[in-house]
Amino acid sequence: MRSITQHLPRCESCCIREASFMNQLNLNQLSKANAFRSSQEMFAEGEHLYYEGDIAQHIYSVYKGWVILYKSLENGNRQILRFALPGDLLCFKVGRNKVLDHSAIAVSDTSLCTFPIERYKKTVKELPELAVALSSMSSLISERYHSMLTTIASYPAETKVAFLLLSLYIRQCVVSKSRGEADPDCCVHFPIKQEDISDALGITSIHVNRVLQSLRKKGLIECKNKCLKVPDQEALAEVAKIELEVLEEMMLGP
Amino acid sequence: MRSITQHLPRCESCCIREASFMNQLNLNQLSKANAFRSSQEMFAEGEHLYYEGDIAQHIYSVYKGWVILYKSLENGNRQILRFALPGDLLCFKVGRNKVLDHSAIAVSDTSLCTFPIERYKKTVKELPELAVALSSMSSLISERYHSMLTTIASYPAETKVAFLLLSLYIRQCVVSKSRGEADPDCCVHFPIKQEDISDALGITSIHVNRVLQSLRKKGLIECKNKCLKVPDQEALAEVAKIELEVLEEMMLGP
DNA sequence: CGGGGAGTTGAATGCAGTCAACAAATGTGG
DNA sequence: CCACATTTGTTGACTGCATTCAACTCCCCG
Repeated sequence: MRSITQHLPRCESCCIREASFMNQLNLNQLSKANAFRSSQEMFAEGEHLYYEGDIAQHIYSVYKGWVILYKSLENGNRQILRFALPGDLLCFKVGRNKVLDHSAIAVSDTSLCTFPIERYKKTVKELPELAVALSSMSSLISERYHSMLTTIASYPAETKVAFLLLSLYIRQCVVSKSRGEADPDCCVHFPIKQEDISDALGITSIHVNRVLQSLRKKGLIECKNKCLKVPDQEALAEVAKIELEVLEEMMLGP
Repeated sequence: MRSITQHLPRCESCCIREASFMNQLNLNQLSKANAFRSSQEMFAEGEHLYYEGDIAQHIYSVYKGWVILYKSLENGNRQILRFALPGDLLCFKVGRNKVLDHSAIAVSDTSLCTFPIERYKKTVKELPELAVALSSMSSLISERYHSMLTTIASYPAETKVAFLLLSLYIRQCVVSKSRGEADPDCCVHFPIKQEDISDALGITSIHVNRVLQSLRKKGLIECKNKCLKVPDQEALAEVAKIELEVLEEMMLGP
């Protein structure tokens, strides 16, 4: 992990701010919000951000890269709780008990903005909009848990895979677009393995493989070397058992 | 629904405050917090608190009764997202988009304390501890989602049922105790049906039935007329694939 | 006493898991 | 640049947990 504490880029000119918890703040509020941040941290692919049992000290906002949040199971497996993409909030745990219940690992090279938790109460007094902004992001993440829980509990494997792929695809499209990167209608960066999908959905990677092949044969997805293309989002949404508009609303940011 | 706006009981003397988001506030802060609340609302068994698609206007803190939060599925089924017991927080959705993604229904006769969302920002300025308190409760609820997601995605039906029953049992024990009700080592109030368990876990009620019988035969649970008894919590925790201490920490409150 | 909801039981079906072997892609050192 | 090792992805056969459907019982409540 490398860390920068000096000459941080200003939040006002952050290209993924729209997707982050800062998206509701105006310029005046953003300049106050800058003081809340303490550093930027860089993690290499495969490096851990923190481990289950650690004490939360910083709130993280993802600036670059994909992060996996997971819990370790007794049988050696892991359950992925969610994927954090640029704009996402991690480790927002204030209050009495700050022991983290999950680990976080960088799937691709990752940059994070860090905000010390101990500054939270003080900053909120001066900038109550920050409490609204962070709570708003928390609600969004809760709603994502709601739909993930629903999908995992109630639907067959094909629906689960379609839902996960489409969710991540939509979010990565937004990220690519706000970075001015390649045409999002084309392939987008998609750095996860079949095993990650299986760990997220609670099905075996062998079964994920079969489902992916089936989705490819139906022309619903195309994927190769860490890229994903969804030619017809409406069609995939149908398989995912969710209305595309609803999913977009939930994935676009707070 | 009946509503009271006058002569509300003070938060300072609330018997389930320890289990609620107010548990970190001192007496001075609590007197300020009183002004945040607007009313108490009563819902009869089977009555809806709100529906998917409604606009969130109040934050709710459960004072009495059990509430089910659920999403409706296209096939007419529902997915239960969580059970809200006394002390639990509902409908905490601030920020831009206030459209609710789920419905809530009272399982038993229910009383709620309501806090208008539009007062949130103002109250936080005067009482920054409130932002910490509500965020703390939100983190706790997120962690419950984490363990529920893990259980549902990764474990067989027996583990799922054991986990749900034990979680709710532990929470209801705390509630009974703080109300000074009957010996919690004995049966506790447990107002849900087998179908509720099946809707929460994503398995059929027929299978829930078979699992419950198996758990009863093993002497791990006893249940009749809306009461549950767990003679050996450690034993049930083993089946639930979770350490009892961890589960207790998560269920006891923020 | 009768009706309806909740719970119980059995038999047949099917989706996803398991195990084992192999193929392809990726990375590493000589 | 090639040889090798390791990881990731693919395929097939068999097994098993959970679903489905149908019938039935129990119990509460009017």
